[in-house]
Amino acid sequence: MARHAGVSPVTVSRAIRHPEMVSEELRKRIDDAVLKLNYIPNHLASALASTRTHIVGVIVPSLTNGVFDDYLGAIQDVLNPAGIQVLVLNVRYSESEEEKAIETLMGYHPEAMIVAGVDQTERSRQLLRNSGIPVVQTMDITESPIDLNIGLNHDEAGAAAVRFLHAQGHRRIAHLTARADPRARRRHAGYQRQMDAFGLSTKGLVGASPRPSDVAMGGELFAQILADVPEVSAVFTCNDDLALGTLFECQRRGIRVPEDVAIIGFNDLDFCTAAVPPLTSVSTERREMGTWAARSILELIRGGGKRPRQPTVDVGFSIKARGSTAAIETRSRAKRPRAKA
Amino acid sequence: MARHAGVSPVTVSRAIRHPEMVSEELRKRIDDAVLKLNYIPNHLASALASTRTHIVGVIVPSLTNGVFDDYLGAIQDVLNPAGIQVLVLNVRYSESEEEKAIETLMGYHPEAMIVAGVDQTERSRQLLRNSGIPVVQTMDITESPIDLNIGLNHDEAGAAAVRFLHAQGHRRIAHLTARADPRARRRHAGYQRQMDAFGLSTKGLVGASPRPSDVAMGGELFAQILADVPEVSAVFTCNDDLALGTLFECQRRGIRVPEDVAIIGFNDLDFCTAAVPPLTSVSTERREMGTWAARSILELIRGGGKRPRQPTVDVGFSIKARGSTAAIETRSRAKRPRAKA
DNA sequence: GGGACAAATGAAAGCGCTGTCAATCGACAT
DNA sequence: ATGTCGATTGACAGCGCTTTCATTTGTCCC
Repeated sequence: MARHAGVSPVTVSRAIRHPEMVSEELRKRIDDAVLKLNYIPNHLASALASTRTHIVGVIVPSLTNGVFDDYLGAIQDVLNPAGIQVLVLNVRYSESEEEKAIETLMGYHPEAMIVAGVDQTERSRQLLRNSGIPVVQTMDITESPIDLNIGLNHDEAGAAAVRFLHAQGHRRIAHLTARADPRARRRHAGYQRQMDAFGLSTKGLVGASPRPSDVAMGGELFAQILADVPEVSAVFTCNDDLALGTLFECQRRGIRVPEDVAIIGFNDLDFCTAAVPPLTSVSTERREMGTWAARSILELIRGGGKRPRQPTVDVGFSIKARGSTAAIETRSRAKRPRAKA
Repeated sequence: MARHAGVSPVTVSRAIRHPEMVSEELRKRIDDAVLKLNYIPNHLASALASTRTHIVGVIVPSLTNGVFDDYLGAIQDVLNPAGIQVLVLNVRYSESEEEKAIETLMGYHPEAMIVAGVDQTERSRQLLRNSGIPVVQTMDITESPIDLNIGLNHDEAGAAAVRFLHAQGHRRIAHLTARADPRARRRHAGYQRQMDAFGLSTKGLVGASPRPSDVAMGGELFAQILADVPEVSAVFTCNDDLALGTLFECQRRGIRVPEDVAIIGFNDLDFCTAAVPPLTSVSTERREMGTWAARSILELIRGGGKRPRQPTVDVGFSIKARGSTAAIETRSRAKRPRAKA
């Protein structure tokens, strides 16, 4: 490449990385050669020599559900224009895969890491801390972040969902949960805590599955609840897929939503507004978390080490009340039509 | 690291890459030091020196929809155990982003590339070809693959959906399509071709939007069709999200599915079986395409260059007939109940 | 016992690039 | 004319690892 343009390798490097340092004539000659030869600098060599990899590692627990889509998009939208490449590894909700992924990523010497959740294994935390690079934990909040932390209180969100339903008059409130990742477990704990605080029993009202959640599972879990506690009047699901499945199960059985059973999901994915009735859901600030994480990293990388004033941010959540929940009408409760199954 | 274990750097390298070449004693000492120091080899240096990066680049047009999930999962399941790291770049259905992504990935010197679709720009194709590494194009099929190709005929799939509905007695068959990526366009073309072949007009029966599809859009597009052609009796959508949105729109208006309107989606995502009624959909072999692509690459990398006998594979598709479609009953057609909107 | 050989380790070189510093050149001021 | 300065360019070294080849040591055999 350098030979083809009749200049030294250093000049090629400069023409590409710092064009203003090279005379117009040479820059032109080099640009031509680049195009002609389809030259693409070897990122490995460049990173090795400069000790700047322009890589940020991101670990997500899943790609299946729409949740991590906005989040990843937001991260890319901030980092890519800054010339930073995002390496995404999907660890499928597995702690051991996460450890491996962190090790792998560290081998690429990223300039920062963004991980989902705050429940890394001890070894994972150690690797992250030892790396000396900025680490952002997202999606959840903790008292003892590795470094930076933005998220929301899932326990509180679970409790809030229960309070929301309780305020509408519901007492038999079920909870459906699948593949209990730590955040879903916290939402479950919040549900349980609030039910306890209200003096309400949850016996037979919790449906859980170890399998990854999907829409069909929502129906299955709700069917189990119905078998145990036919009087169930509201369902809080740990995500929107299960909520949709529950809605379908109700349709299948001729159970009216929200008159007979109220449904509230979690995440507020796009299909919530489109459903019939539209699904009430606990909405989370996924884009904001991604954006904040990426921006903080950019500041740290550029600013050279001064931490933002606030290492932990609670973005909160909000309940989007829609047609799948409504204040209970006591009279209509008795004569609920129950289809055969 | 080498110093800490009291050996030379070469020996450390060997203890990690080719443990059998190092005596048990030294191996032990090095392993200890690795653990103690949390040593992780610098992948950049390793790749640069060995000219083996153990990277395979994968380009996907989207992560939003569930489609690329199984596909990516399948690729990882084959490649990761073989010690190969998969770098995934999401190009959001943009040709220019795809070009950039290919350039970026080439800078990492992957040992192979897997790209979705067969419609790369000329520059993209050139980059891929010049790279000299195996390239697999997936999801679609072409007469002139860059290298290897596995996919299905989308034009044929679109036509098959129309034939399926036609055989059930439908004549006014609508098509909904969003963000027309090349494959969706081919499905649309197949729809049009088959409608023409049947001598059926598609006037007012095609709903298209340039925005990325989501469930809500399915409802909106279908509403437009209804306004134009109230007699529409069946809808073929370019993906399952739009199908679900159409189903919801029908529910909202009191239109019975499949009695008044039949719906057939595309991809056969998991929620199709859970919906009420379950959605008929054209099912595609996403896992198989990923697996085949990954396996072929593994053979080429290991086997050292001999191409598999068959460079192009058509995995076909199949129509999963479910409750959202049914043979038309002519008598019920007339008195369809039409809600206000 | 000496030579042939295998096993284990290290020394040297280099992967393709970039940071640093030195060299060159013309412009400009004195 | 001489020295000074800024703008360009190149030489050199080295990033952390691996490949290749040489060296050392121990083993075996006639």
